[in-house]
Amino acid sequence: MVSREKRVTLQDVADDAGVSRATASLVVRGSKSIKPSTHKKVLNSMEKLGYVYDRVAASFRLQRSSTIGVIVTDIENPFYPHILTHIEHVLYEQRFNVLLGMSFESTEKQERVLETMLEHRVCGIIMTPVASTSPALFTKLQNLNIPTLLIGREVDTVNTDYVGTDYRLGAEMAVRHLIEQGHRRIAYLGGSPQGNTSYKERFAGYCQALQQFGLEIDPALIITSPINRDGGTRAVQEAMQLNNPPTACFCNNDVIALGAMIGLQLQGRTPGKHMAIVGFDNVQETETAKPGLSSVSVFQDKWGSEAAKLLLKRINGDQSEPTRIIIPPQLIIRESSTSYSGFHSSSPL
Amino acid sequence: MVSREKRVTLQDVADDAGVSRATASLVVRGSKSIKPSTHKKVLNSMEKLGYVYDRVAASFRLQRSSTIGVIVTDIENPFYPHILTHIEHVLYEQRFNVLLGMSFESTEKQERVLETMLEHRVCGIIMTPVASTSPALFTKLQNLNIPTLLIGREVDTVNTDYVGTDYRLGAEMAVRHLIEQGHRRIAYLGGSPQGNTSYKERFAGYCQALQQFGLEIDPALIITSPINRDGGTRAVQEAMQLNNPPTACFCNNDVIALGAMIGLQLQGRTPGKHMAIVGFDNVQETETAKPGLSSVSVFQDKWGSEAAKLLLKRINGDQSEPTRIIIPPQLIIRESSTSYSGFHSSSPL
DNA sequence: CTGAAAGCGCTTACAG
DNA sequence: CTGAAAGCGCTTACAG
Repeated sequence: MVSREKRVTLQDVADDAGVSRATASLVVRGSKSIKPSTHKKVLNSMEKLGYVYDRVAASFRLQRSSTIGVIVTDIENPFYPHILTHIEHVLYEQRFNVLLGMSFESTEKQERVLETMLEHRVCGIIMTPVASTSPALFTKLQNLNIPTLLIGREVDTVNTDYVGTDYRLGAEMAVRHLIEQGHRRIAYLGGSPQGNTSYKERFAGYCQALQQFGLEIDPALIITSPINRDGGTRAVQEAMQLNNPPTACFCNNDVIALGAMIGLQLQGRTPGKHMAIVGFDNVQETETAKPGLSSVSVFQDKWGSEAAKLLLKRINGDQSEPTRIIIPPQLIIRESSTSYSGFHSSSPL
Repeated sequence: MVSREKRVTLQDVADDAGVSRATASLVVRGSKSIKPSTHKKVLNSMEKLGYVYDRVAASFRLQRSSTIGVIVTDIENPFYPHILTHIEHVLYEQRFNVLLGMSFESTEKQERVLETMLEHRVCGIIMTPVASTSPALFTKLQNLNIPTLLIGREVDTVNTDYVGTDYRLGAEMAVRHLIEQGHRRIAYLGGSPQGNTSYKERFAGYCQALQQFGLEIDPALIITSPINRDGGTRAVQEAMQLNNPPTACFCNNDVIALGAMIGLQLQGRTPGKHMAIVGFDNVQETETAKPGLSSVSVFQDKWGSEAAKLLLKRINGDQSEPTRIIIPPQLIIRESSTSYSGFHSSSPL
């Protein structure tokens, strides 16, 4: 029924323009060693025949595609779309395309997604590795000579390009802020330590701040969870059921914090007032949240553009030592951490 | 410096296993017309040599890739990540990959992104067309025989598969709700009517609700803007500067509504209390917003999975008439539309 | 069940 | 500045 017309090839264009295929190829890719009159002739034929460049054939010939694989753990965490936008802005200029992968924090899924990307001959990869990612994955990438850049999380013993922030400092600032607000029992909500450097660094910052003020680290206050809203909701509920519950929560990131706010409300508590909260990432939603969510800004927009720029350098042959780009964090204070008034008369303040 | 090893090919695997390339190819793709012992031999060799299937070569040979192009207007609108997750869940099973494009509401960018996708020989496209998308784009896709599915917005005169909601009904429910709350001056904030069917349908619903209650449609209350937070912020500020400002806003979508909340706060107004607000899409953020944002749920998760399933059917040769999948909307009432108390003494209620 | 051969549409040295 | 030729790694009829 449908007319499945044969695709117009460079040969067709060359024939129509009365030149060789090689010449047509040069015109397509904008070589300037072509006579202007020939150039114009070819362009006309392309237009006339409706030629569409066959990037698959070109990739095949060149043994590398013009795609970059980007693997995120959870695109519904607003942290990532923001990064993606900025990655895209940079790649778009160089006519690279994004092959999008989602790992959903599963090592198994991550491996399969990565494998598919290799099959597609992506010429570079930007990824946030899931917790407990095997270093072996990266030897494979190295053997295949595919530049890889990690974003936001590193993998122990793997030495690649990396863009992130000083998580330890960010967490320390956040927790110190809570201590200065009078809090003594401060929980660490969400995430889990297994093989996730960004968790470990944040946790170190959390401990450091407590220790600076001579506060003890209570293991009961370290509550792990999946890194999504639900995880935050359940983590805060768990925290409230403790015999000696915290008065403040430092959350692994904003998604956890926003989930925790919901959890508090479900228990009839008012976030901020009955429980101080600080998040991490400073996603846009912090501003419209109820109450405004204090958070640690990590400037993800810069992560995206820096990551893309660095990866492009690698793709273009830069073989220098792996680079670590660390964007300094900044604490943004909003109502969620400054409006505490305790619950009932049990306020420890 | 770096050892750029030659990639292992199917020929290498075949040689190692002592079979022909054709046989190896059949094994790779899981044909069951191969003797189990041969199958195992080939698998062993693949493993041993570290073979990576060359999808580019295969795509080239087959004259179609295993990628699907997904073009969104703005991935930072949380509406889209949610859809993407569900598209991915379906495609992942069939080993299709997502080539991600972003149009940022620019026809020019959309055209270039689309062109690149054709160059990549995507075997299908799911997209939200930007406003004023030229129907000509789709004749090209049709000629190249690439199944295309529109999501959330249609293009006049273009007859393709479509997944969306009943925008008119959703808007009508939302505006009627505002009227029932006592509002008489209700603005329509954000978006713009040019060539955007989802806007037009929502606007029709808005008008319909007003007319049902015998209320006049005041052009001054129709305030257009770019579809992002900033747009919402500016739109609501514009609304408040009117001689006879609205007491309620129906917003084109949640991103506009959330931006409007910020705009109100910047002017010292409390969203909900000084201005009733209803959004559209019911993104997760509506729940943690201050106040909770009333919105029209459109069940985007279903959009994603339905879209992907339908597209896959087309890719597999289904030539039946274009399908329109319309998921009924549902009004979700929260505090932002039920806590109005007017501003100063000028309350018209 | 397996092998030999053709060919997908490009790009790139290499001649001229 | 342009042309003729080789070849990238697969898959698919076609033989056997």
